[in-house]
Amino acid sequence: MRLNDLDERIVHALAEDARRSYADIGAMIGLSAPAVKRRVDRLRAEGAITGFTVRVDPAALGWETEGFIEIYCSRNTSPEAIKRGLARYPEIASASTVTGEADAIVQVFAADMRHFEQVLERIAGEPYVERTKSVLVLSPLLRRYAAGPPDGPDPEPSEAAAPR
Amino acid sequence: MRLNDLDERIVHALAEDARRSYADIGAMIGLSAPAVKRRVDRLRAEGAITGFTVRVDPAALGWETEGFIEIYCSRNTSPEAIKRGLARYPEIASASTVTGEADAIVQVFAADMRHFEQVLERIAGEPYVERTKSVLVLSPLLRRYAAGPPDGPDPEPSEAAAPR
DNA sequence: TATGAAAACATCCAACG
DNA sequence: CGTTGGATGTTTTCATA
Repeated sequence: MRLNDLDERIVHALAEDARRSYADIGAMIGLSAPAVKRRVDRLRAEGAITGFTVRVDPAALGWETEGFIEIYCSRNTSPEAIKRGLARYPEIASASTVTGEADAIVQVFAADMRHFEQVLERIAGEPYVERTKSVLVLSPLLRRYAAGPPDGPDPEPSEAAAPR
Repeated sequence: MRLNDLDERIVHALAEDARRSYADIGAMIGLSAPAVKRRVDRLRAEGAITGFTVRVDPAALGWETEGFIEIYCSRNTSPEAIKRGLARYPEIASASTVTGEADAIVQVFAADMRHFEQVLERIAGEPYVERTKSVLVLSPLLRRYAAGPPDGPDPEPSEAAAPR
């Protein structure tokens, strides 16, 4: 797979505003709308672009408390098992297995401290979780691209999803 | 500002695919297309939705190495100073000040380990940084919403931004 | 292999009920 | 909030380099 300069500029234009029309993007980079669409289609087929998503202000949606939870798992817990276990939490925005002492780092958005604590306790109670260590976000400094996913649409555990 | 169930479902539908048509979203939640658009417009005006962006596979774009860097700052370093200092790094995808021992957690995407090390060393060399602690991401498990930004358009990956 | 032009189709969106 | 219809965007087809 080869990404040339035009592809990069298309991705860049979409990163700024994913709902821009192909004609607009084409005008920005000197291509016609169909040409842009063909490249976007190719980028999606190749997996370079994995989707389009909305940028939300968690606080405006009532998710005012953000934190990171490090998870320490019992041995022989596969990444897939962790993923399946965590996918049920709508409060989890991202999760990754990592090097170092912890096995995974999970980013959580909760309505408030009480809600955050509930999520933390539920995660800590998962059978494969031995212990956790968490920090709260004081203030977000930078938020740029959305990375990933390989992530199926909508785990949707329902409930607990309507703060405020 | 009040978000009801319909608004949440709209945001959810857009989080899955921000280029879905208003008619499709309307069909999902039992509303007409114009009604959906009016709500999306209102959510944008209120700041709940801050934009639309593309989801990229960093590896496909040549950014194969991801990690988190905890930053321990010298005293009396303001969050604004940290933000200004970090904003110059195109490799930083997100950064937040946090509770606990570290002052900030920074998410970094680099082309490879060598590039990651360079970024780490440059950050560690910032005048306000006393020490750092970093972990590498082994595998991303979940990637959902894009949070934020308050972040001007175009961090401009510029140079250093074309691996492969 | 990649492009632009054009046509058919779908979506958007302001005005109205 | 739903419906309408003109404007706009999308996507396929086709011809060209």
